[in-house]
Amino acid sequence: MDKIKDILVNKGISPSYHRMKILEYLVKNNNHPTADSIYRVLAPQIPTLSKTTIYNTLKTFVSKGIISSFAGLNQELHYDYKFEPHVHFFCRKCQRIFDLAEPFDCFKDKSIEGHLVLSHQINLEGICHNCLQDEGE
Amino acid sequence: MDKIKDILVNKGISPSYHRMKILEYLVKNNNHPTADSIYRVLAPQIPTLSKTTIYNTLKTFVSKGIISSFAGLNQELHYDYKFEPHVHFFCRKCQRIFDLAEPFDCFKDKSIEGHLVLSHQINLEGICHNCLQDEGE
DNA sequence: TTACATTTTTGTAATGATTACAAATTTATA
DNA sequence: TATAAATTTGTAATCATTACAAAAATGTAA
Ligand SMILES: [Mn+2]
Ligand SMILES: [Mn+2]
Ligand SMILES: [Zn+2]
Ligand SMILES: [Zn+2]
Repeated sequence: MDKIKDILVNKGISPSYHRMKILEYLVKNNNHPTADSIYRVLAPQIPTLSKTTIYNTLKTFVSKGIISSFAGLNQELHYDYKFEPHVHFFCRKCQRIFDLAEPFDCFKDKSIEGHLVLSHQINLEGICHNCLQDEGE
Repeated sequence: MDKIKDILVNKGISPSYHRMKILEYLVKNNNHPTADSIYRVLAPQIPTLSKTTIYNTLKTFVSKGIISSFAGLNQELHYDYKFEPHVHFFCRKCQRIFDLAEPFDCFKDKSIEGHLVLSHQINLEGICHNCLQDEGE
């Protein structure tokens, strides 16, 4: 994908093969992966891939503002290519993380009680609709 | 403090000395401590105190609903005695965590897009008012 | 009080995610 | 090609947290 390469070049990151594959995974799969879950998917395809490369690459992407990261229920870092601020829902049963389309502008104003707000994160926790159905049976 | 003891007894936790001291610290200091920061304060006063006891105790308190916990910027768990849902502000400079009095009822409704919402967490990130002043000099 | 069971606490070792670091490999450049 | 720079790898270290078994404290019955 040339779109992937462009994203990297535009941010001043040279588009190595590994970096492109990792970013491609993030762009195509909106599943809030961890470093380890990316590794489990990509390692079979790229036999020489090292987990350190994944950590390094993700850190670079975050610092350049290509992706964002957040702590999951288990203190493991999850990564997200989607950049519009959006709400995350954590399911306590299946541990999956859902994006909510919920429109959200409570913090449009960027200064609250004297603090300068640069970013925000809204996390909901509960039982997802799939797990609710399973319970019903 | 007898108030501390009552909190424990009401939740079915026997009020041992260590548990009371740890809960007292949480109730009196609204500073979102970590297990380690509690240890650094209490260990000098209670020479035999073990860090494992702190971890065990905090875990018990969370599971019994006496305190809540959340991941900080550095993936370390912070603990909070305050129970009304409230907004947290993380300062990127001084790493401190502030409670915001911001009234907040966007998620009063407990079912969103089919998911059952049991709890929520709003985290803001930026530069706190103290650090903003320091920058101004 | 003593003897025994239960609870609490301790200390050390294990775990698991992440990072540091130096060597090896690849890529770019002259 | 030769050399320098960038990238990747593999291993070891770090750090928060947990597991676990022994030690200490507490409760209870005789
Ligand atoms: Mn998302
Ligand atoms: Mn708080
Ligand atoms: Zn679920
Ligand atoms: Zn600050």
